[in-house]
Amino acid sequence: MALIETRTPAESRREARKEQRRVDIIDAALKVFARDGFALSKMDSVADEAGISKGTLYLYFDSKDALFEGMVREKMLPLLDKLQSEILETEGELSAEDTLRFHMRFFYRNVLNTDRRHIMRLIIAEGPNFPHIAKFYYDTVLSKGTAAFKAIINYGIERGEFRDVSDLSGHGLIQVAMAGGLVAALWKTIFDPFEPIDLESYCETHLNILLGGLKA
Amino acid sequence: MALIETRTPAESRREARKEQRRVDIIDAALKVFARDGFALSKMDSVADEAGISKGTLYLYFDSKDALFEGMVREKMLPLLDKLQSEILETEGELSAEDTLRFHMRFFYRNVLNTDRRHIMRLIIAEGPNFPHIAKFYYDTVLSKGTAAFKAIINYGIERGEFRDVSDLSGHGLIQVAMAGGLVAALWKTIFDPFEPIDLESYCETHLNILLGGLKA
DNA sequence: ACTTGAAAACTGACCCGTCAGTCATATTAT
DNA sequence: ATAATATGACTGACGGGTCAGTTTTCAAGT
Repeated sequence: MALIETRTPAESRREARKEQRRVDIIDAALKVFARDGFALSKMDSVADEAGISKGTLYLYFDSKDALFEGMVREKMLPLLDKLQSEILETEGELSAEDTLRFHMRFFYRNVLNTDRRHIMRLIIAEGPNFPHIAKFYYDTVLSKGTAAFKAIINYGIERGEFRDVSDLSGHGLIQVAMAGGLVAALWKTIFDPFEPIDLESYCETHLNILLGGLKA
Repeated sequence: MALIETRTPAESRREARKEQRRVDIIDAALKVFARDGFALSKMDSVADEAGISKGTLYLYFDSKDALFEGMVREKMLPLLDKLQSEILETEGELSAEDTLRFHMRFFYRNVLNTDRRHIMRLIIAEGPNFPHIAKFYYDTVLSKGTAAFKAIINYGIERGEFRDVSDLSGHGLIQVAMAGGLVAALWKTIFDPFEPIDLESYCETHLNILLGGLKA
């Protein structure tokens, strides 16, 4: 603490503290919302988990809704940046098959095998009650994910690696291709106690079947 | 009403009325729960929708939880019977591919393209809060569905129609195979306003990719 | 360095609308 | 007549949101 204090001249200590609080609250919110679901989560629980009082919580977020929305935003945006940069790094070097494998594994590792997978469940659970969050999620996460997958598949078709499935593109091709991942996340959260799955080998199964269905 | 009243001797009118009430309540419950989600649904809304008072509702179901559980049971069990009988009818006549197509289309037609698809979303949304309902759903619906699909795939492997994917069986094969359908239902409920899908052609895409991945 | 005082940050008891569940009373069927 | 059904006003717990009061931070004055 003593070493890294000369950040910015004047107002900075307060600012840094404030920023840290924000992060703490977001983390607490994800934890509580993931555990209890939106409706059953109490603002008191989030405050406790973040180590602050309820009053302070309301200094950072105007309402429970705003907290939920803010949590989704701040947990998802960094991931998209990371995805974008990893895509740039590997551009043009790999076959379509390897590119697909690479992205699929990235998705499983950074979303499904993380706390973030609970966000997906929450969107599904609360989506109809929060149309603007569903829209936000679609715009920032899903549409970009589907666009990336579509690009890979088209690349594979161009190279002759994949058979020509372009006429399925507007009829659920991408949703079908990604579906395995979504179901893995949901299964892990809900049905794992009854029939556990191992995400690592599940991912390979998904790739196996999907590539089998795509390859020329 | 006047025509079909000579059912059973004495107490029967009351009994029939009671049974009809039960059905009305279940239908109302599905409608309201599907629209508002479990937590935001009010018992008053269900009562209104069923055309009875709240007090009467409590003569049929002890609590909101019991109503939810009862609704899931009574909406799902008839479907399973229907599935069972349709399976018996077509036994041994078809190739594995045709059997898979047949069952997939049954699933899309009788679950996904129906009010019942909301039940799946509700299970996902509320599963963690209702472990016994999640277990019930797994035991009565999922485990039977997965068993049926597994049987078809094994049948296809035996006949030489499908490549040998039996070592993937314990690693998510069935979940991957069915995932497209689940995602279709969720997408239709949540993201359809932003990017609509047509279930009919979506089903064909699902079959196309899945069979491509399975065939020898 | 050391007060000082005012603004910023924080607190938690309290307020108040909501809704699951109850029950005294009314209605209907036999 | 009377038992079975149905009703809806009522209760009490619960939790989102508020705010008067307390503590902390920090810059300006000495």
